[in-house]
Amino acid sequence: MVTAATTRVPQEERSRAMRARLLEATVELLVERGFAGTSTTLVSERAGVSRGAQLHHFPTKNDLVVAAVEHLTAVRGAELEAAAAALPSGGGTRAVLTLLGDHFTSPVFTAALELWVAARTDPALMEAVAPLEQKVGREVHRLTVELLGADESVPGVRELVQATLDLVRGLGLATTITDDRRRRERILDRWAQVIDQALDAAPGPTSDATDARATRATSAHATPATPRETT
Amino acid sequence: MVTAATTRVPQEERSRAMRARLLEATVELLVERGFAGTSTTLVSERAGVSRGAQLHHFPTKNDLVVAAVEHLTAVRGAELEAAAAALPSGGGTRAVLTLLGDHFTSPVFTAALELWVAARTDPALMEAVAPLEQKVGREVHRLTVELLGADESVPGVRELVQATLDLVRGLGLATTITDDRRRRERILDRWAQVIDQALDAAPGPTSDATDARATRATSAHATPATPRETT
DNA sequence: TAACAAACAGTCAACCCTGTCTTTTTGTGC
DNA sequence: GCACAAAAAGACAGGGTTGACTGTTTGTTA
Repeated sequence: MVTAATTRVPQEERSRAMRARLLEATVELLVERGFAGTSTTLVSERAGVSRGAQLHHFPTKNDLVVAAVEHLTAVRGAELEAAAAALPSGGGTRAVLTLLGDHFTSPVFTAALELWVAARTDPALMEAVAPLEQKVGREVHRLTVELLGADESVPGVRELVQATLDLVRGLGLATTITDDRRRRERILDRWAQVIDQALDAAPGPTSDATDARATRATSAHATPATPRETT
Repeated sequence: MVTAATTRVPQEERSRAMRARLLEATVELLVERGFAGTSTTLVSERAGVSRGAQLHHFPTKNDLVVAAVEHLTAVRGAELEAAAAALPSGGGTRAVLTLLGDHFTSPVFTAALELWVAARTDPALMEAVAPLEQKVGREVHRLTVELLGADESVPGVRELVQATLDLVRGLGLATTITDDRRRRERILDRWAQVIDQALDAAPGPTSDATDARATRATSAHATPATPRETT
């Protein structure tokens, strides 16, 4: 309407740094102070951005938070991909669980948790959170299946993967209250046993797993049988 | 100090109803509006109590919330006990998981979730939440072991029970975002299989389970083998 | 260099929330 | 019936948050 086809992107490029700083500060404050404690005033102070500039980029708090949700989604995806890439090839089931456990106890998870809980009673926020969370959920699921070399065509395997993800979600939630790392490790040790046992119990044809990092057979063998003292 | 040994409990008995109304209103608002949305003003309005009366009983918001935490802990315990008592004797593993699943998706869980997340960044609140949450956690654990008829002296059994509780915690958290009951049911179906298989795999002497509602043997047999279409 | 628009800066008013204070009512003991 | 204390009621001030508003700088285009 008002802006003709004149200047569009040149200097706006520079201001992206400011937006990024604001979003980073928002996520940091979500972790440190929680959603309720993340006031726009604090965000602008933390980011070193004037209040006016902040309101120029994000006119309302909801705009800021929604952008932070998108930012956080991207960060979570990137961190997961990076962690997966750094996984020792065929590291076995336990290594995958460690990866998941680490992610679901990391600061980004904590920030996401704050957003989930806040979104529950904030329709505008929920509108932004729900679809992105589903997207991340699908990504994590896909990644887990791939890393485990699981065959979802086998009945029950899909549910087992879902259960694994819900388990680490629960562990992540528990960690925000009392951070008991040893407890987590023992549980994941045990769970790795269960998964290996269950996945190998009814194995479908694993030969057509094209790009799977590790097939069932190799990962099962590669698992060092350490968990004896788990009691 | 000030109050001599004159009148103590007589009329204070009457005011307990008011305290109860305030705590009930607090829990309701935690579910409906979240922790941040639970202002003391709203609580007094919801409870039909004047602001002055409220501040007479709970001088500060923290006092009110801490009392609500204790109230909620009692309610959770009572609900769990009631549900356990209503369980058909020897209902099997799946029935126990249903019980847990229902509890961890109930309003009391939602209210507790709000308190957990708020307590993470609120030391005063954490001081009240942490010990009570541990208490409830131990109770739930004990109850689950008893209902499953599990023998924790067997290596790995304890971790499996803990994993079960963390799983339902994760399912409860997921439910607050998207309430997908069928997904939950399928996952719990599968989990019941896993538990039965794992618990029976290394069975210790189950004969000395004195008051266990159902021993391993019976519950394993009582499980109707329905889950075929779980994919 | 002049003009124009976007980016940036900072102040201000309206709002809500908490907790203190004073006043009124209710119940209990003498 | 009276005195006293607890309970209940409501007004009020202080602090903080949000978003609107006006002014200033910077960069791009003609």
